[in-house]
Amino acid sequence: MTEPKRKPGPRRALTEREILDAALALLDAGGPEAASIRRIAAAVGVAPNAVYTYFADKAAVERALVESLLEGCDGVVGRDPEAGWRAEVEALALELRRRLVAHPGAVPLMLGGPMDGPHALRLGERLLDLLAAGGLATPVAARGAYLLIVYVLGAIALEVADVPQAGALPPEEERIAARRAAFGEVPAEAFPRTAAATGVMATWVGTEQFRWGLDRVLDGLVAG
Amino acid sequence: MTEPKRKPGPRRALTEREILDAALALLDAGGPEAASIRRIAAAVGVAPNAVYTYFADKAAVERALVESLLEGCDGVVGRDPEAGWRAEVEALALELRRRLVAHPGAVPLMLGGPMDGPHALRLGERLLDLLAAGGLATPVAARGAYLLIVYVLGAIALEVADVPQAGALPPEEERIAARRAAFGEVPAEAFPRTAAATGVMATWVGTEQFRWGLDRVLDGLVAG
DNA sequence: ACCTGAACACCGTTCAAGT
DNA sequence: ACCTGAACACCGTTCAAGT
Repeated sequence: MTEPKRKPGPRRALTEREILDAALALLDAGGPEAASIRRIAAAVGVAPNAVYTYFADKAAVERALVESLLEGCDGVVGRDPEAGWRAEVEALALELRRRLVAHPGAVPLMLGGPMDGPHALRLGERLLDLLAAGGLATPVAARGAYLLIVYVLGAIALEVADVPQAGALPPEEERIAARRAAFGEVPAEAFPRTAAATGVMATWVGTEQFRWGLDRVLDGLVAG
Repeated sequence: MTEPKRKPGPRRALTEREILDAALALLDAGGPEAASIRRIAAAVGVAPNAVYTYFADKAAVERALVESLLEGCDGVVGRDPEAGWRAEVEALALELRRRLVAHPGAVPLMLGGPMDGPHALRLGERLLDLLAAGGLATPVAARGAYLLIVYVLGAIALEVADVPQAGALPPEEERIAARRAAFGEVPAEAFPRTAAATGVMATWVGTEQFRWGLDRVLDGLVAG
């Protein structure tokens, strides 16, 4: 948890970073089941059990991986001094989405446990800063921040769950084509509204879709 | 997919239902890793590979399990003829939450793949009915339904991810106690707003929390 | 048609041993 | 202190064989 200091010993063949990079590469290439301890170890050139010198167990590797994806997200806040709090919240959400859709295999890991690491806390603190700057009182800001996190992570989870592929998200053209195909497969007699809705959704993908929902949530937050 | 008919043969030792019930019981008792094909088979008293007579692979078992949890959710719609569309949407969302928090282990399965089964479609169709009754035009209703699903599943996913336990969700008292403990662990110097927000959230759990967020989303939907 | 035993190619994790 | 080989108790899935 709290030992960033170097440890003595004969020699460290690896660093935590190398292990996490290998895990992420395997995750991107082959999905969650490809990121096994044994394959990570093989990728960095050690025996499987050598990984346990660096991490207590597989869950610790996954937590560290999630944390490393969160690191520096808040760098997008405060770039434009003209930007209002709402634009800043959107920038933060879009940055998080950008990072996670780049590594779809990591999304289930993020949803799999509590987000209580230092980088997650830092991200939450920035979000609360922005809501406070927007004039929201502490209780509303607290609930609002949670609501925004629910939206952002839920939207990303559904977005990556919708694409069958294991690796990286395909380009938007391909995803639109896939939705058109899904549109054709909805039985319109039994589910007329669903068929119509699928048609509407067919050309509405990715960032645009994400931003629309985020705007509705922010509308509800300032209205409530 | 579409073969509800009986199949001939010497004798069926099991039904799909028995397998799904066993899988759900194992999921509830011991979390996702307890619901292995081998343990499911042992629970229903057959050899591991006998399961493959009923389902193509483990993913098919999981899809069927998710579908079975969705079945009949829409029974809560139309009970109260006085209820407005918004109350009906809330009833539907609360029913889905009730079912999923009763089986936390199934939540990652629901987020793990596209929700395109017949019961999922039926649920989506009911939601679209309600939004149409609320006066939303088809394009807004389509996007709004998706937004609501994002919120509901995201909120449930975060709710079950926050409790470390494998089995059923503990009672609210226990969860409040856990949040108070989490409040004490946030370093207030480095993360003052997070510490304050954690204090706010400490007594605000479960249905009440879920409903507040849902109301904000609905506010944003009718405002936008 | 359905079930079984046996096997294959994997897992995460532990332990004793080497340096 | 760190790494290795070997082992343990598991996985999902396949295949040939039985009825």
